[in-house]
Amino acid sequence: MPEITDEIKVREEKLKKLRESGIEPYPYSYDIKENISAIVKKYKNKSEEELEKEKIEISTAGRIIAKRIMGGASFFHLTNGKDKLQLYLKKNIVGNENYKLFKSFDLGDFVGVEGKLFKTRTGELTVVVENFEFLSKCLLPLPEKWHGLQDKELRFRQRYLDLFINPGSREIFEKRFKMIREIRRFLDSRDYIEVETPMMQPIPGGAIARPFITHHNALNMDLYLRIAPELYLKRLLVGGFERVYEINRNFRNEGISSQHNPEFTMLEFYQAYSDFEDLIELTEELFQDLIDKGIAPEKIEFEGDEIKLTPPFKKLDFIEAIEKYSPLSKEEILDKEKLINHALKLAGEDNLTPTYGKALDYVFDEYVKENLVQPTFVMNHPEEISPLSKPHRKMPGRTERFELFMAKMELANGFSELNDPEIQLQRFKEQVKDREAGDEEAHLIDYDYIKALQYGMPPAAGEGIGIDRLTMIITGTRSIKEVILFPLLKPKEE
RNA sequence: GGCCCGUUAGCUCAGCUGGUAGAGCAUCUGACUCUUAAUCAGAGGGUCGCAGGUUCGAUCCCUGCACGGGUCACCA
Repeated sequence: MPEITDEIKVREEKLKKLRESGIEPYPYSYDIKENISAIVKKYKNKSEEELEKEKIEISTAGRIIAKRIMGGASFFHLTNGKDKLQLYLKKNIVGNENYKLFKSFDLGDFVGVEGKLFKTRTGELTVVVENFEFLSKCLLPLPEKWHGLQDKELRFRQRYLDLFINPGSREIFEKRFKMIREIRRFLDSRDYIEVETPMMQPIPGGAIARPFITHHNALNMDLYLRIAPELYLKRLLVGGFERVYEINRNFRNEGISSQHNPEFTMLEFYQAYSDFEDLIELTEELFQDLIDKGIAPEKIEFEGDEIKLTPPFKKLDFIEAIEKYSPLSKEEILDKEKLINHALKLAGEDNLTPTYGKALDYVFDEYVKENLVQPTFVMNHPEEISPLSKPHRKMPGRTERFELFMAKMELANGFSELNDPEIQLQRFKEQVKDREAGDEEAHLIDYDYIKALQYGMPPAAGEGIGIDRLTMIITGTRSIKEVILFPLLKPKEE
């Protein structure tokens, strides 16, 4: 509970007075004919004369966000969270008592109003209020109107305030959810169907990450919140779904940063009879589509650079990328022992599990990632870091895999799916060795998944796209907390 | 987890070498019938994040803690 300040006392007192004068401060409904955005959109370009002639009666509702009180007539602004509409209240129209009553309403209160539209001297669309009804009380004082709510901590903890006080914040989320809607439409139009797979899994698979553990009481068993839906979506390929996708949360029990939230939203999709090249093409089509639909811009600013989001994107071989941006030669990268030693020296002995996979990851992140500003597909990853990808048809030891990077972030990861159960089992076993070598994040063997593959999975390609990061890209935002409505924060003791 | 920075009125922020705090908005009272960051006159509002320490005296210096931000590490 907030500390009771004088202002809160005043507001509570006003609430009491409303009740005493027979006004229900929390009524059930109000008949709005149009919301504020609709009214503004429809009538803001009408001239003073047109409005005068047409005598447009409106009925709408919203939250009071500004008061300019004068002797016998006052102005208010009403907002629906997105747009605002000015109200003009005149003593000799609503009557003395009502005028006094309306003046006593606080910033943040909800009211419903009826009246005619007109334009003020300065040309602002305004309602002359004829009737009004109190709709809900705001008991706590609002942030300042001019600077809005600046404190990031308060913005995230009390996102509802951020959303209706700071227009930029609302715009980010509108964009996010429009983007998701368009992605669904894009995939639906390509004969995909959207599915749901378990969030609670007995064996967490499909990615390399530490899981959250939970417990089912009735079955007395531990379960893991999923780190990825991958292995379940591929079971659906076995089951005869040829094109499936899921947009949902993944959970990873790892650090929080400007690019990581413990729960984050992932799009994963799988397409039978296709390979990784097909999905690279599809990914580029998706970006083009988002640009065509006005959801993504053609370019964004990033640390003084300009990132072009229009495909085609650059392509870079994984090993050649390391060779290009690190002091290492190709031979040194491919020599497992040399690379592990190099990575260990770079990271410090205690900070890295000494496996080839970890060393590759480390070296890539260390040397390459920071150079990937423009959209770039990194391709043909080594088998050691791609346990679920199909071996490359032309490059031994490599897989048919790609990752899309931009703005120094990984945005997407896709590959031709490994559907040979024997090789898959072999890869899982190698992961177990990594786990024994100290890599806590290596995959566990999912025998049930192997069994599914033994029934036969069609050739297929699959991809995951980080929705939060994609939102960051299209809105030019640098922190993942800005694109997640309620990012995880530690509770604050009151 | 390491390092750096922040935490002062409801909100946005000042606060000098250490002498127990200010502004704007918001709130309250009064004036004002086209204002729009309305204006004008007045008023109230603070455990200076929390706990210790140094000092005659701490918002200020020191230590610890909490929360947040940045960065590095972990991590796709």
